[in-house]
Amino acid sequence: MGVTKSEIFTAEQNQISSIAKVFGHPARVAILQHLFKIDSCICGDLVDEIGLAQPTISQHLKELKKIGLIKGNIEGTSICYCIDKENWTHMKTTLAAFLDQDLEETNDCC
Amino acid sequence: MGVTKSEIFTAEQNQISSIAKVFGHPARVAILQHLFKIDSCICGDLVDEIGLAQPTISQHLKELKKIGLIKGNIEGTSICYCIDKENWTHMKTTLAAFLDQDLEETNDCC
DNA sequence: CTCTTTCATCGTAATATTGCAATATAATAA
DNA sequence: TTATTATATTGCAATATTACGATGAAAGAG
Repeated sequence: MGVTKSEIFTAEQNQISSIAKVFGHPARVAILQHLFKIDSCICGDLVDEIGLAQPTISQHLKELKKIGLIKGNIEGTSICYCIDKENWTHMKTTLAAFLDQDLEETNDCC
Repeated sequence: MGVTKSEIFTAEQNQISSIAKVFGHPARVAILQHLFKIDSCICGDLVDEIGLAQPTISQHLKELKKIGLIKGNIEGTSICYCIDKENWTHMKTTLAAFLDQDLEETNDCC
C-alpha cells in the first residue's frame, strides 16, 4: 500500500504530520538552517553548501515552498530563497499545540 | 535511489530529521495525542481508537518506542504504553533549537 | 494440558521518497 | 543572433514506507 489513510485522521493531525514530514529529511533541515544563518537571501549556493546535486536541491526547495516555509524571488538568472517568517511563526504555533501537551497534565505512569 | 545520504549532514541535522520523521505520520501523531489524553497507560485500545489494523498500529508503536518517546510495560496479556516524559522533554529541547532560529536574528529580505 | 486473548513479527503488495543524469526553460551577456 | 548561467522539470532506478493477512509467541483462563 504505502499510502497513508489521511481520511481517518483529524485535520490537525494531518497538518502536524505534514509539517513534520517536511522536516523529516536532513537536507531540508540543512537548507532551512542555512537560510536562517545567511538571512540575506541566498540562491543556488545551497547546491555547493549542501552536498547534493542541483536537481535534488531544487526538489527539496520545492517541498519547502509548497508548505509555505520559504519563498523565492527571481533575481536575474538566479533565484533568491528565504524563510517566510510569518508562516514560520504560524507553523511553530501549530507544532507547539502538539509538542506542549505534556504541560497540561502531570500524571505519570509506567 | 530512495536512500538518504545521512553522511553528508551533521549529527544535529540527522537527529532533528529523525525526530520529525516519526511525527511525519498522522497515525503516530494520533497515538501520542491519545496517550497524553488518557495519560493513565493504555494498551491496544489504540487499535479501536485509531482506525488501523493491529499489525499497523504495532508497527507505528515500534517506531515511537525506537526513538524513545514511548515505553511499554507488560500487564498480563496486554501491554501498557505511555509517554516517556523525560525523553519527550529532551526531544522538545532538541527541536526548539531548530524551531526557534527565528528568534536570534531579525533581518528580513525578499 | 488446551483455549483464548493480546500483541509482535513475517511476508508481501502498493505506493512514496530520494537522488541524479538528461533535458527544458528563462534570463542575461556577448 | 548565439552562448552562458541558473534553476526547474522529466524520467528513471534504488530504496523506504505504509498497510494488512497470516502466523508466532507469551500469558492467563478453563
